[in-house]
Amino acid sequence: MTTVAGMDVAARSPVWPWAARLHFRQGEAIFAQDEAADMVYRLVHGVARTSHILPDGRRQVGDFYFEGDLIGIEAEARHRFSAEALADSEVLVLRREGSAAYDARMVERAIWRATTEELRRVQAHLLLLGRATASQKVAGFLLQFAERLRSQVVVLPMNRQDMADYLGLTVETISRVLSRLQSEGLVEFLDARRYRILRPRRLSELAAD
Amino acid sequence: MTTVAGMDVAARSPVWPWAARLHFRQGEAIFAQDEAADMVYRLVHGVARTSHILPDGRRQVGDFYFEGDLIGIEAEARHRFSAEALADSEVLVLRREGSAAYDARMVERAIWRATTEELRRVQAHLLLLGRATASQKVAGFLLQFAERLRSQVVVLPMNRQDMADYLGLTVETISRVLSRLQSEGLVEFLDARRYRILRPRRLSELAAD
DNA sequence: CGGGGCCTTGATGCTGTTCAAATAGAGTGG
DNA sequence: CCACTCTATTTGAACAGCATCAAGGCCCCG
Repeated sequence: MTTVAGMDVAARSPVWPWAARLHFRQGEAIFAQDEAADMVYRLVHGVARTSHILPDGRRQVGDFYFEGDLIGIEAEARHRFSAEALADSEVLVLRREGSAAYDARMVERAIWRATTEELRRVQAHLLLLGRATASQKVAGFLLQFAERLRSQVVVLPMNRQDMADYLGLTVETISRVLSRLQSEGLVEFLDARRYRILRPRRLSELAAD
Repeated sequence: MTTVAGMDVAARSPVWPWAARLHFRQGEAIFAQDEAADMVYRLVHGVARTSHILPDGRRQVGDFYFEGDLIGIEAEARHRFSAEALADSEVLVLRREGSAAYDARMVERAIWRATTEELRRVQAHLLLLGRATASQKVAGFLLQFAERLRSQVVVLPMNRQDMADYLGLTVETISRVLSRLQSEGLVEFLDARRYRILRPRRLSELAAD
């Protein structure tokens, strides 16, 4: 599904003009699991997902990333998660350290901010996964996304399989829960990817959060 | 269960001599959920656990901490997790920033190291929680602890309820899985808290890791 | 010796998975 | 624009694994 990336180092970024800018098509891998983690990737435009393949073949989705996010921040020498583009994306590639760039300190600070943000989000994800029921997980997921993309209609960048692997459930369960939430009038789905929250309060209670 | 801590600022630490040293008895709270997160806590001696109470009353255990670990590293202004002493413990309390101490930079670096370590461990925890079956979770847990406390006989500092809340299971399931692992000869329990891994390879396969 | 945690074991029910099939949607070429 | 194909999503039915409820055992400590 994810193919090797086309390495067209071309345009220049207004933020870090010296950084290499890469383009990834939908489904392409930005970096691989177990690859050396000496680079970080700034998502200039597009959407991405990180995931980890377990030895038994199952997949745990780590997180979803949007414009401006730094991807590939990890605590070890090698990437525990891989990253893939969920839509056509532009990415700035930055060397983590040892860069001779004049604004190396700025990069350092950006990495520090991104690390704490990453920690915050992994903790939130952990609490979602720890939830008791599938409904709690899905409700929490919908709320979390609505908050991140403040707008009336929320557009999901990922498919049901990604949601399932993010929440530790199956696509069938996701689908069933969404159908039930809709029939109960808590949310409304315009199509599989676009939804609107009709009763934030009750959805929040359901999420137990 | 957890009582308020006795605030006996007394002894001096060889590492950060200017830091306040507190003593906590087993079960006492080191800091509370939603408390301002302007301090970090260095565990000089003892064992501690962080946990988060969900609105529905359930509890998610965050992590377990040992001598030398920094506790209370979080990305937000308030603690998402509380911390409790699992055994009588000594703790150095450090102000996160704005400290006028002569080695403020050293503290900063320690916090940076602890943050990346925290991220690494939360990610590992996430992958454990994402595991499919109870056996995979418990096997992973036993391996993780054995690795952390390299020794023949591993002594667990927590009870079954803590394990259950860490893994998102019930005490009964924990107990059943442990019994089965033992009857299959993968591990041996000397008593409820002390175990030895008899077949690391097969336990590792079971954990799918 | 008795009380109270903590842990283990048993029986039953429910939730989510698995397997299977139908439906909807997107993309392609006529 | 329509027919066709391929994939994603939804829905259904049966099953499995974990939770729940309940009881009994173990161990520490008074």
